[in-house]
Amino acid sequence: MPATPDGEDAGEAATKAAVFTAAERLFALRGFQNVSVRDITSEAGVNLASVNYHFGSKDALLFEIFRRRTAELNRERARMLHEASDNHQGKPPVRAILEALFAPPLRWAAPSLDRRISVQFIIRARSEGTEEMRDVLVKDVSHLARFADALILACPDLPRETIYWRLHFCLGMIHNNRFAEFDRLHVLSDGATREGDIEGLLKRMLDFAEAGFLA
Amino acid sequence: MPATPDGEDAGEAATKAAVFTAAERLFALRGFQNVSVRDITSEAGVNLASVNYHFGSKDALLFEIFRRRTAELNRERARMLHEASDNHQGKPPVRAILEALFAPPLRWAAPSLDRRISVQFIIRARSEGTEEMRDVLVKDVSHLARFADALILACPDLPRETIYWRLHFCLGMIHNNRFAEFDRLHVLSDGATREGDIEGLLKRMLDFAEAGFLA
DNA sequence: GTCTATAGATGGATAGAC
DNA sequence: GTCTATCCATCTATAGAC
Repeated sequence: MPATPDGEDAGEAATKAAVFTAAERLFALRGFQNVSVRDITSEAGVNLASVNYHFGSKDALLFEIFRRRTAELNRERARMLHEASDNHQGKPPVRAILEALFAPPLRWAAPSLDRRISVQFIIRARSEGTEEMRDVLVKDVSHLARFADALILACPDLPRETIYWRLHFCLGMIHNNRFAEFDRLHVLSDGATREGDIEGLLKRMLDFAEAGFLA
Repeated sequence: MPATPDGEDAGEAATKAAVFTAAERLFALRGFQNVSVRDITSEAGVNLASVNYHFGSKDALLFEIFRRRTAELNRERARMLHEASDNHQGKPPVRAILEALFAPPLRWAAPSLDRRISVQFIIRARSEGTEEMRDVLVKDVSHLARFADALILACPDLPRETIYWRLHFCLGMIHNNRFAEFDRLHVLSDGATREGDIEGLLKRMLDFAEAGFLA
């Protein structure tokens, strides 16, 4: 097969990509421990040995998906935060900062996008991830630190401790956007809450969190 | 052995209780799928067959822990909501309603209490539970409905849909109080956030959520 | 009721043919 | 690189002795 610019031939790249996509999808829908290597290779239409050949192990595959998706998410958030900073002379207001935090995962979760699978995967990683993933989540907070710094600048009258706690509350709002929780809310509200209206939900979250931050 | 009032002898009750406690603890700390029946019986100091003899299966044991703890939590929340209702002529303000929702799981999470294990167990059940547990979580919302009704009464100017979404946001704040998330926040704030001050945290959560609700 | 031994099933990983 | 066959560890559940 012809070599691609990155040195892998197209066949290899296609197989690896198929495994990656199938694994992310199954992990996001069923949970990490409820998906076997056999499930993944079967869904991807490749042979059983592919996971170990291309990724080394099931856990390494999990970790690679985790690293790629969180990097993409953090990049988009950083981009929006930077843009907000540019638009407000380096001192964006609370709402603009929170929008940079909320919008990327929410917009990815739009019903028509494949990306919604990635969001569910990331949320699951927070509670079901391997030791290695949890280690990264707990210790690699440099990305969040930029948001905390921006919020401190935007709320000069609030103690730093308060800012951190409120940021924690905002993250909780995001992490609760799992399929099962939307379903529960749908039952509770007797259908009044429509998960599909992403921009409406973003506005609701921003209204709530902004008010909480300025309390 | 002498029979106890409930018809079980003391030895049986003690073994069953030891299994229950050990299982809850291990599940809460390591996650449901990362704990084997062998781990549980070993920790409890009983023989391997005890789980199946006393509970039927590993999943049934999980479910029994889940049912007992959620029932206790919901009972305490209902009690506080009822009390708030009595204190405000049947129409408690938002803050009192939210306190009935927040305080029970938070106070149980106090560092010195064994109950903090129960709270972590319940939070884990939301994302890692079995099909049966997820079914209960999604469909049995009668307890939450009472909170929604109280909030609707307390906020006559807000559309019902808005109330439900904001209740969803509040639940997200609670569910994010996992050990790993507290650790992450601790790293991010460089030690400024002290998880141990439960009453302080409760006040912070109420300040944030109340402001969000009245926005 | 308690315990040991084991059945029975499944999963991750790999050797070796092609 | 791909694939099949298989190894080996681990797990839940249970049979049967005491």
